[in-house]
Amino acid sequence: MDDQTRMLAGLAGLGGLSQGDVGDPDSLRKQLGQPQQDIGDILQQIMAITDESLDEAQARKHALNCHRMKPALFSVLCEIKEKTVLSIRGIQDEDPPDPQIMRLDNMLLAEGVSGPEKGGGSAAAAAAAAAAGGSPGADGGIEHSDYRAKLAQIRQIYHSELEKYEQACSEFTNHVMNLLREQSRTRPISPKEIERMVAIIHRKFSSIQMQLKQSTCEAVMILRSRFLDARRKRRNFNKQATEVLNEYFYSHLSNPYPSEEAKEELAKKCAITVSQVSNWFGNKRIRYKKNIGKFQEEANLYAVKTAVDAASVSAQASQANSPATPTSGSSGSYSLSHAGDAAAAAYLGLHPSNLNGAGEAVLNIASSLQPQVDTLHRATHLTAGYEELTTSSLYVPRRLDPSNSWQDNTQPCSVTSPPGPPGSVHSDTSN
DNA sequence: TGAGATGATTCGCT
DNA sequence: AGCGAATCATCTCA
Repeated sequence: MDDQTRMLAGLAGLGGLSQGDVGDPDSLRKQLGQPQQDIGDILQQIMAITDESLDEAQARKHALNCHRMKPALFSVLCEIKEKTVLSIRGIQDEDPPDPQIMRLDNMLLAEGVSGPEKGGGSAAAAAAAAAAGGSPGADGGIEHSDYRAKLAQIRQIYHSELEKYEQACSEFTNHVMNLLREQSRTRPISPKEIERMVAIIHRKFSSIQMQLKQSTCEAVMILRSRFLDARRKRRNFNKQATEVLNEYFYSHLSNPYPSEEAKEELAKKCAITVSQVSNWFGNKRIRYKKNIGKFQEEANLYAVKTAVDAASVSAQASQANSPATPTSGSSGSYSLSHAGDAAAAAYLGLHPSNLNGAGEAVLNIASSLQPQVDTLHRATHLTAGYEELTTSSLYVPRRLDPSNSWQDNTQPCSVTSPPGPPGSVHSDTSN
């Protein structure tokens, strides 16, 4: 074996070159103009070198590095590798971006998982609500905030994992680059080859990233479907909540349109969302108007209930020696109009012409309450609070006109100010 | 199991 | 944006 062949084998062995690195040894030999040599021979040479002790190997390595033919061979090898790398790069660079990754990226961006922080993906949550057909003016209810919280959690996990992958990728790339730089002393490694290696590493890591993105998308999809399912599900409000809502409705029968503040208060009392309160009143108004007769009994019962409350308020006010100021302590709150309106509704609803299944018991209760109700009425009219009551943002008087629609009514509402003597008054519930 | 009750959604209007 | 009206979907109860 001549020096050049031995050196070639030595370089390949020491540098860890594979066929993939430098191409086919036969073609290499042809390019170097070397005679055909048995591959077994080369392998034997390699084995002989690896069998040597470290000192011997170092000495041999040194000898090879100092060989007069080394620079020439090195440059030839570099040239061959350059061509190989370029041809591979040429193919790879033309690869279009993976459409699946693009799809995943777009989706994560749309869902608010990737991209800039948008309040924990509130935009996506709103979009989800819209996609689910959320009622106009959805107020960010329980489900909405739940969705946002869960999405934020997914976002956090996604970013933390992504950061880990990027860090690992960067560390590994640096490690490989250092290794290659180190090896470039003993074997031909061009900068382009290093670039290629880096690209390979990045591709490997991006495939891991794709899996992460895919998993994240799946998680978001599952979350969204659960969120939508939850919206579809319906639970009846508990008895107490229904009572509170009905009390308000029947005590404001002349104007069952709670203001935003009143809705919020009701929502808080009933442990439901403002949207649900709006829905409830919307449904109630429609259903009440459609079948007033059916709701008469319910109206009577709630009227009595609220009248009792109102009377007790009145009694307390009397006891406090301030009968002319029944609004004290509740100014601005819906209970202000609640008291007066309820008292009026009580005796309006209990007029014998309006009585049905409620029975005489209700009438008796009403009769016993009548003096207190009348007192309350007078008080309501006498107090300066009356102005506030009827013009308050919480109370925009309307009435249910003959065409079955509540109309704006700037005059004091008929319920709080009955036009006729008791017993011959008009009643909202009689429509 | 079916009818009625009820909360939610959708659509058009103002 | 808020509302009425119609409708859907689910729950409740006999």
